[in-house]
Amino acid sequence: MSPRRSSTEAGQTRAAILARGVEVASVEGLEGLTIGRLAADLGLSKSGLLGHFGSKEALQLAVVDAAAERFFRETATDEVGISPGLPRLRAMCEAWISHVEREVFPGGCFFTAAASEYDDRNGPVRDAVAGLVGLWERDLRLHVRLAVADGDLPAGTDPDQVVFELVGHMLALNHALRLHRDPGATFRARRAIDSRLASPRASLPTNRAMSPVVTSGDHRATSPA
Amino acid sequence: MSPRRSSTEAGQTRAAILARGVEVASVEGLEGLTIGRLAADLGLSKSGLLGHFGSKEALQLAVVDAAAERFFRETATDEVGISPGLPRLRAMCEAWISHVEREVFPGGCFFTAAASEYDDRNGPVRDAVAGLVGLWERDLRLHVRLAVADGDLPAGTDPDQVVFELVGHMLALNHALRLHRDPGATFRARRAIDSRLASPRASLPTNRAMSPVVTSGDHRATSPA
DNA sequence: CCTACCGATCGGTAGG
DNA sequence: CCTACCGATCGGTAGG
Repeated sequence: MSPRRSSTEAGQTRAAILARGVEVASVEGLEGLTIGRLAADLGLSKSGLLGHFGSKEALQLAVVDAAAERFFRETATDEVGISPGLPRLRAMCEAWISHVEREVFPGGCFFTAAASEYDDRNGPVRDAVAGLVGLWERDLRLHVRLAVADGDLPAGTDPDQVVFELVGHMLALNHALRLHRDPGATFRARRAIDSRLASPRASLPTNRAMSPVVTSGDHRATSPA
Repeated sequence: MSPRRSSTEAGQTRAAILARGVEVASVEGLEGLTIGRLAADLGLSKSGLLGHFGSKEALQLAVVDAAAERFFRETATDEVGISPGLPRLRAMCEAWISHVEREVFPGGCFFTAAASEYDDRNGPVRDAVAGLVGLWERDLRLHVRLAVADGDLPAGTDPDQVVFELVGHMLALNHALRLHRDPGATFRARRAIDSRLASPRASLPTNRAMSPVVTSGDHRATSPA
């Protein structure tokens, strides 16, 4: 009694499949996301669901993309007037913490779970996950560089080192929250990130008073290390 | 032509199953470890393999225990004359780095993968994984406390905070190594750990000269915060 | 979007 | 430790 829907209805169905798929995959993994289970959750037949994607792998890729869209929307910090460089870096970290704290994905960070599940495999799903995680880390690195150029992080700071450590604090938070169910870890993550990003001028008030306040978007490095 | 082996032969078979099971699970996950595949790898029948454990869950628990035995053997630092406190803490971190660098488990850190796979589930496998990870972190925390008591870390240091950050650096290393296949991360992990554990007296040589060298096992905290 | 089906594989059992 | 089997579920297809 429900065959051949219109294309707008089909689009809604597809969106519903992806929304549910992201939820299920964040908890059970992208491999644990089975077509039959997902179809049953949504009151569809398996072939009805599969018709939207063609194969399980295509479904997984669509779910990864939908999760990325959600993640970047929830952690967006570029539309709220936050200056590039250290302020944006702090805001990105805080947005990440917030998104696991609010359980935007019911299983914690979607990409932490997907990365761990696929990091030892090959193929399009692994590539998609690695690429999207790389985008996030590249953005962090950009703002570390700007922070150094602004003098908000010490000259000579290695951006890759800072990103490595910030990502570590995020992974540690997801780990403590999900495995140990320890909400106190949220405080520790914020503290770790704050101390890693502590401004060198915070303890040098004379220098701080002389440094220009950054409000514009002009961020050409004047003296990179 | 190979029924009813002796009990020593059965023990060897069981050990071979577990050794292979740990390898497979570290790459494919504990759920991806299927009885049929494992039996085929070892030239056994499914029921022959299952006879050693009784159920898949029992097999998974035995594999987790075997992985723990392996992990704690590979990261053991208590038999080589390394003093408790900061030296042991450093040695534990270095042993952890080394075990992922050497690929003791073909998929990187077994417990990082297992934790991520099971952290949103309930049941004995999750409990076993969480308990074993907790043991490792508890041991780290013990030596952080001793390091503080020895004056090798600043008085007032929060042990949970230090363990959180050290675990983060380990997770970040596993992440970079497995997902991004970036061997340079090993250097960054060592650097991050070194700077987190930098002795406060290293930059205060006058104090350092006055502090006793720790070689004994007597580690009662004299002035905890 | 459905029903009806496919071969393959899953965990597990019976019986020896 | 084996063969022989079980029902359930997997991803996927045919045909409408």
